[in-house]
Amino acid sequence: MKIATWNVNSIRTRQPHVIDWLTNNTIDVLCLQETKVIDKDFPREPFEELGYHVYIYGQKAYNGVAIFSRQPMTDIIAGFTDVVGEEIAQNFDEQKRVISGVIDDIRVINLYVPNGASVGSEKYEYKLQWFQVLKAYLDNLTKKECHELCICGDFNIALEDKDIYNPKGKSNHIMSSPLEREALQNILNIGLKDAFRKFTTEGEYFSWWDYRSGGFQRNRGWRIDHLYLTDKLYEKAINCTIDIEPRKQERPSDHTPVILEI
DNA sequence: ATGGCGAATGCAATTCGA
Repeated sequence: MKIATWNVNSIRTRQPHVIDWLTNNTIDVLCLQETKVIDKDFPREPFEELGYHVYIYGQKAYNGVAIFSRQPMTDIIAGFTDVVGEEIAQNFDEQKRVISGVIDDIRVINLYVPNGASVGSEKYEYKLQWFQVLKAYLDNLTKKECHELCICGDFNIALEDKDIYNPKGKSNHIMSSPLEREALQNILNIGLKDAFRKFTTEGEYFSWWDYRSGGFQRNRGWRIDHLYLTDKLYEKAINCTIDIEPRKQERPSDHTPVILEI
C-alpha cells in the first residue's frame, strides 16, 4: 500500500497536476493540504472517476485538507473538536487543518500545520499553541483507539539542519526555530518515527522550494512535508521517497509529494 | 534583502504563504 502527502496550494488550480500524478502512480491514499476551497465547490468528480473515495474539510481561500482513498475509509474525523472537546479546541477549528480516517487498521491523520509567519509573531504563537491542541487530540485518540498511526502532511518544520538547503543563519528562522522543533519533537515522543529517515540519512532532500528567486532551479529547498509512523507500521515500511517530478511541471505547487510504501 | 512569486478575492490591490 502507498500513502502519499502533497500540499497542492489550491486543488482547483492543481487539479490537472493531481489527476496526472494519480494516473501515473499507483497511490492508495493521498493526503492533500491547502485545498483552498469550500466543500461544496471541491472538484470531487474527477477524482471519484479515477476510483477514489473523497473526504474533505475545507474553507474559503485558505487552508483546507482532503484525503483520497481507493478503499473506503472508516471513522472519518474532521477538525479537533470532536476529539478534544470545545474547551480545548477553542477556536482552532476555524482554520481547517486536520482530517483523519481509518484504513487497514491504520489511522491516517492528515495535517496542515500553521506556517507561523515569523518567529515571535502572533502567528508563531498560534502555531505553537496549535501543537498543544494536536497533542491533546493524539492523547485522546490513542486512549480511545488502538490503531497504528500514520501522521502526515505539511508540518512547516524542518526538524534537522540537514533538512534545509543552507542552515546557516536559520537557527531562529521560521520552520527551524528551537521552539518549533521542540513542539514537533514533543508530538513525536508519543512514539512516532520519520518514515523518510528509515531509508535516507543524508541531507539535500527537500519537499518544498520557494516560488521566489528561482528556489527550485537553485535547489534552495526545505524538507517540511513528513510521514510519521508508530513502531509496528515503521517496521513494515518498505520505502519512503520524495517525487520531485510534479515540482518541475508548468504552474506547479511549491511543494512536491512524499510517498510511503508499506 | 520587508523583496522575489503565486493563489484567492473579485476586478485593483491586498492578504497570505514559508
